[in-house]
Amino acid sequence: MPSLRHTIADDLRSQIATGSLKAGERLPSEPRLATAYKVSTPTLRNALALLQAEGLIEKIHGKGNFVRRPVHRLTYTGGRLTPDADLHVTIRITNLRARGGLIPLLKVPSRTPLTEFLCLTHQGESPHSLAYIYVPRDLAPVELSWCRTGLAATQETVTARLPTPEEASTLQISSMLAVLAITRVSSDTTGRVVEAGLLVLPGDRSNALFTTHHTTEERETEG
Amino acid sequence: MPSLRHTIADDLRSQIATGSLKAGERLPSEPRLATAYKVSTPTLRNALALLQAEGLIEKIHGKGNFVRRPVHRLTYTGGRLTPDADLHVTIRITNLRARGGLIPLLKVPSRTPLTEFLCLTHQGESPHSLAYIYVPRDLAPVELSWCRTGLAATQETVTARLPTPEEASTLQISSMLAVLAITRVSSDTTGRVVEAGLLVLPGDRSNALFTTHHTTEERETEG
DNA sequence: GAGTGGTCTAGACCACGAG
DNA sequence: TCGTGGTCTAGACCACTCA
Repeated sequence: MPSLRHTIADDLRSQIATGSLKAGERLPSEPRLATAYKVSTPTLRNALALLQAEGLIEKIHGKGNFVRRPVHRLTYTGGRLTPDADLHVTIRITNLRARGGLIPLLKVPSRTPLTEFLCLTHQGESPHSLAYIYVPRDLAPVELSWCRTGLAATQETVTARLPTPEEASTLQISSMLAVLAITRVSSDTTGRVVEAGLLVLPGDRSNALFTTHHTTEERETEG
Repeated sequence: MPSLRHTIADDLRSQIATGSLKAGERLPSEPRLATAYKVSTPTLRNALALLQAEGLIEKIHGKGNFVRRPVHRLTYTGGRLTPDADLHVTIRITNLRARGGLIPLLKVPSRTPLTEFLCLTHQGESPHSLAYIYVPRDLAPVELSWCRTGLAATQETVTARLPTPEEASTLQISSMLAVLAITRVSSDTTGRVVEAGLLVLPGDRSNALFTTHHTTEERETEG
């Protein structure tokens, strides 16, 4: 027995697929849709939440629900953010000292001087990703990993979680929309951690892409 | 102005952190908690949904909400599932022919004979991951990638999305709990796609780990 | 000010688990 | 049978956008 919200989401999804709802078009208001489908507004909003998580629609407070244009997902590529034609990056630099979870992440003693890069990428008007990147301050002149040499390995842990209220408001997404959270640790050839990053990508508009090249040694040990 | 659900979630989270709510313990019923926090039951359930997405509590229909034991996350490692002491795998094998999205994924003509491996891993009693793995049937004897040689590269795309109703019931998770969806394509040294996999990992109990080893050539082109 | 989505309320009814 | 969580209802009130 399928739930009402899935039935409604299926119907709207097929309307988008067939083109009866076109890209960029505004949907009827939530009370109107609720009346049309003969459900309450919370139930209709649950149906829209499913489509939002799939990246098919975008909710804009005070304006309405819109069909997303040819679903353009920002693809995070293991190690660096793919430069995109209309992708803008805003960086805020702060000096601080290692504390809490940063200490094991960067493998540094407590209160080690660090530089924090708060990176916010935009695509057009809307925010697309949020990243906190930490670099030991003695690694000067400080540069982010995607433009530095001497890296040996990058290890990335990916989880799906809900955004903190701060992340939700910064990224202008619903607090019920899951994000991809990526913890990235880059080491140089000596094994020293040269950079740690905490990346937050909205689940409705982001992919993360990882490519593993299997070496001969790996193939032999795998077999 | 923090929302009620976040305030309540923060309070319960600190109770778990300090140990006033112990691992494995059952929380008071949702109506009781709602009364205690002076909110309605839907609001309290929204607060619990936040903790569930963090993997701090587990909801069991008909029994109650429970504090998760030392949060043990299954870690998916790029290319293979980490074998775990108490991890059981159930595999169902089906023969079928390429159609729909499988055709571009495996780069094969329509109706190419394929073998589908439906893998369901359990940890103890509870399901932990779901995977659909496809292999061209002429690659016999069929073996899954983690025990086959000759692989050159594995490419993995990670997204966060809500589960389909079928995935939710198979994995016994809420249909509002985000999952990590991983599309995996493995090629051999000739560039032929030898395996494609669609993996679904519950967001509250799963990580995905990727390690990139930077070769000298990469470092040079990066600089 | 009119219309929109965001949050919350105070219930109802159903499905599941255990005794 | 009883208590639990899962779903849904029919509203209310606030915040935001735009004319």
